[in-house]
Amino acid sequence: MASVKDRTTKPRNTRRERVEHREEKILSAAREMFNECGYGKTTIAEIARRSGVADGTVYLYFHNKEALARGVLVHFYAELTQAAQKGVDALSNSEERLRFLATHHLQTILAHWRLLEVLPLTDLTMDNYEGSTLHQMHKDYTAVFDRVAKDGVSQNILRTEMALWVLRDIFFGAMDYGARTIMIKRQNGHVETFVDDLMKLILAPTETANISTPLEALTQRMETAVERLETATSDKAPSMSTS
Amino acid sequence: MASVKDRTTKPRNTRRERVEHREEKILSAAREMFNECGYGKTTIAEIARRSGVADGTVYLYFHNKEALARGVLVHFYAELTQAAQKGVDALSNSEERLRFLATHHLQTILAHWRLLEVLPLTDLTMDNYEGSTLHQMHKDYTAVFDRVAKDGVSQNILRTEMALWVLRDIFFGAMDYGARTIMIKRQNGHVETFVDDLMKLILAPTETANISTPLEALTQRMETAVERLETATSDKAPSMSTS
DNA sequence: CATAAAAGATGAATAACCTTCATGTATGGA
DNA sequence: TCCATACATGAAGGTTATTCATCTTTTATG
Repeated sequence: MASVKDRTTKPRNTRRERVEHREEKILSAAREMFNECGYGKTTIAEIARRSGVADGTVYLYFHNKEALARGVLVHFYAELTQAAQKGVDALSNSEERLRFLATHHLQTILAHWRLLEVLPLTDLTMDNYEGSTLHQMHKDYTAVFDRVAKDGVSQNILRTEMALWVLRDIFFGAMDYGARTIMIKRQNGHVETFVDDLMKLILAPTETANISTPLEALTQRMETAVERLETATSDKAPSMSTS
Repeated sequence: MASVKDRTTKPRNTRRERVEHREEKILSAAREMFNECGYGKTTIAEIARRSGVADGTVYLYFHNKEALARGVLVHFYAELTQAAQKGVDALSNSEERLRFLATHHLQTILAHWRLLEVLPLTDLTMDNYEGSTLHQMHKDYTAVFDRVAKDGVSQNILRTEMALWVLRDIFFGAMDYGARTIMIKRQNGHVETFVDDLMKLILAPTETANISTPLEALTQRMETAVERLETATSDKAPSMSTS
């Protein structure tokens, strides 16, 4: 089982190392291409060329194009999770942590949306999705949120009226959707607005700043209206025909 | 311009009618297939077979496979919008309307998720998405929500701390995401839970019930003014057609 | 060191599929 | 009746994913 190394060091040349290095090359070339061209316009031939192997070699490492895409996404999620956890660990209170997670997620999506569009194509139909590596990766990622959210709940910082899984879906779903809007608006400044508003929504109303007075509510409506005016230039009015 | 009909009625046989009927056949066959098999596994040959035409004929009606997919989605959104508006019109208060919109959206997604996964594939990259027919369809659909939400805001039923576009993205985004979770859980009963929780989140705390003070009227006047300004500013409509 | 077995890599061949186009056919007016 | 036009066809062409017989490199063994 355990292979003994020769006295002569071959630092980069064990079989295993070479194979792993090759797999990484293929993966990174694939990721590059998927992110540039999307799934359909990415060709195995070009991936092979960029990673310096023959076409057939790709199939020694990945069963097919879809499996390759899955491999890329698994790596992506691993990085995402790691960065998220690291950021969370560097902060001390739940609200800041949630805000960080939101901003980090939104910005990452914005930077990699084309890669993420590959996700539905990986032919993980509902039958084989559960239990797949990709599903596990996704769960690992959202688990970072879950832990922070549970802390938030126990500290009465988060709203508690809803199930955790619902809150999680609202959190991530809202951002996936919001990212598209922000891209269409072509104004990355909206990231902050979006995160702020999302946080307002999920955080528990604070006692002190709580407004029971109708006046405060009205004032807020006015402020919102003014905000609408500010963004009116970049936002087009929805036109609708009643038919 | 106006073609005069022959004295002899040919009820189903004008050239135009036949062509339109054929287009519908192709569209419905395509929709069926996309919904069954997804984009990648759907073949033009099979669509042609199911609609009783030759392969090449499909290309007389749609520029290519992607355009066909877009056509299917445009039809889908048209139906969705119509059903949403109809349901809203049948109800009388904003909260019920929002709840209906949520339930309707969630259930429709659950029934057609495979078709909707085709959306990212239609190669409407961000460059040509804005102004496309599909974008317009999407805007028409969300406009139904926008109108209801505006009503809700003016009645102090909805939370007002956030911009409307953010609220919209949270609303739809949360459901798109939630649909996947519900499918994985394989329990459609969760639809109601999800909608309930989502509603709790976006509805204003019930303490601040309706206030019929003069201030309310003033605020409404201001909001109306802002709306006028909004529509006035955004009359720079760059219309582009993508097909 | 020689040699064989195993593992890894190759790229031409195959198959599937989208798309085009030269050819054929129906339609509707003159 | 006849022609111009619009419409339909399906075989052929081009692109790509995928396979596999063959070749090369590596490792284990005497």
